[in-house]
Amino acid sequence: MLAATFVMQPEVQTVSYDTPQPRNAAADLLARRCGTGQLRIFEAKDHVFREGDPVSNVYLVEAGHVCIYRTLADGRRHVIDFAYPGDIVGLGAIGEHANNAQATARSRVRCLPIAALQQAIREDGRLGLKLCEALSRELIASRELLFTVSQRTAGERLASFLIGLSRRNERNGADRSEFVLPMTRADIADFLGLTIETVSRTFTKLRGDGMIDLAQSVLVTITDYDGLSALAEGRSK
Amino acid sequence: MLAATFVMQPEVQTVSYDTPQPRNAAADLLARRCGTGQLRIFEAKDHVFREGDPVSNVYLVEAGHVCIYRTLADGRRHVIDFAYPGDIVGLGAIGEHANNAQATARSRVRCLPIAALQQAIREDGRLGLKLCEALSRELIASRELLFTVSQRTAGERLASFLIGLSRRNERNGADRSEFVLPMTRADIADFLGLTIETVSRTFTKLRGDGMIDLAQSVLVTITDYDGLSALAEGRSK
DNA sequence: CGGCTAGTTGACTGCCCTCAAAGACTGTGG
DNA sequence: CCACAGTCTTTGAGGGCAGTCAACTAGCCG
Repeated sequence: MLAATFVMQPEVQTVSYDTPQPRNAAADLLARRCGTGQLRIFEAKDHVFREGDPVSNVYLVEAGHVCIYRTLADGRRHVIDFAYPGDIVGLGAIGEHANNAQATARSRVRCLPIAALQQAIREDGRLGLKLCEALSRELIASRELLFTVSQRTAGERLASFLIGLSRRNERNGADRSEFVLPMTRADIADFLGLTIETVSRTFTKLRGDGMIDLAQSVLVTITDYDGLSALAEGRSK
Repeated sequence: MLAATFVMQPEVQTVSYDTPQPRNAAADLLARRCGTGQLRIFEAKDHVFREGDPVSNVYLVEAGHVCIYRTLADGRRHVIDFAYPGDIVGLGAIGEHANNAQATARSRVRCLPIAALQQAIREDGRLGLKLCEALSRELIASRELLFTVSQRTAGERLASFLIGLSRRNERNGADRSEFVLPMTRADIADFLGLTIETVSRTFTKLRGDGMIDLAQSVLVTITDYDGLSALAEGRSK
């Protein structure tokens, strides 16, 4: 029995060494094979699903943002991933969910029945292959983050995170140098393996170094893309 | 195009919250579908494959130990995983390998042609599903390690690592409290996101605390399993 | 014996965590 | 409109864990 709950993304999300990827063929194929599915709206802080919930659907994020996390025995929280429009959430979980999926903002989500998905995989080997590929990308992203978190400083981690968001925006045709953070400092901290205070201090430091500007705490303007990029990839210092 | 090189394991390897899993159904199925394959022997430090090598085979480790790692622009090394007998290495890579696979000791490896694997997946959706499940477990392990590395102290990380090895041994019918480390301190350090010195110091500290004994640097005897286990799972202190 | 590699130990530094308090923003009720 | 509470964020002071640099030990093989 599987217990993973992961996000299948159009592209590798976690920065640094990612290369442009084609749009999510697996997601497209999935949507076609499984029908259109039911649309649901989640308000900020609503949970799409929780740990222990039986797996009934796979969720395609159409608008908004979803934070995938799990909580530990001691109450600590580990943010596994953020899902953006176009991402699929909850795939890979058979039986019950091991993670929580919580909207960080008002989100529109399409629900695809899991039974239909499984049947489709059994019937069409190509779909299975596509899902394997999507999973592989997810695994690469996870290992990329693993390296980032285990080897890099707070500044490099945050730079890496911001450059990742920037690239995602750019691929979606939005501004690469100005965007709104769809998550809190706590979310970022739990994602990057830092504390809220360190995240905040590091934002301040990046601003002081002229890398970014912060008109509001959630509005990031990258003022030195090359510098930030170099920091993210460990090319600076 | 995929670039992942991952290890498909019989069970979740990375400690702490893993539960016993059945033997690797995917690996069995794979071996049956793809024929027996060619046997090769790798001496210690030999590479099974390197970054950039074209993907021609998937490798089933029959004896010995293989270290999966990648090197970074600045020369640093990131150990992604260790493969043990029964594990499959190199699956998920289509095109060329993104990682290196190096035998840490004399190893016997069975080579399964990748073309046969892909064909088998296309023909048999169940195999694709099995591989998805294996990938999901791999992803869970990766995220488990991510949490361990991002949130835990050196002592907890090493305890977690040792308990993982211990459980693996136990599942294979070997002694759970005494085993030989098949990798160097450097390998462990690059896996856990620590330095060689810290790994060494932490071994010394665990010995001082009566958790383990080290007759030789590679021979670990767990003298306080419950204590070490508690440390690994963050239940101590 | 000398050279090489792997591992251990020590001294020191520094990054990030912890604890604490104050500021910024939002929504609610008077 | 303001007061207030609650949440999120920022900033400060201090301490601890792990990294860095360096020296030494232990095997192993020529």
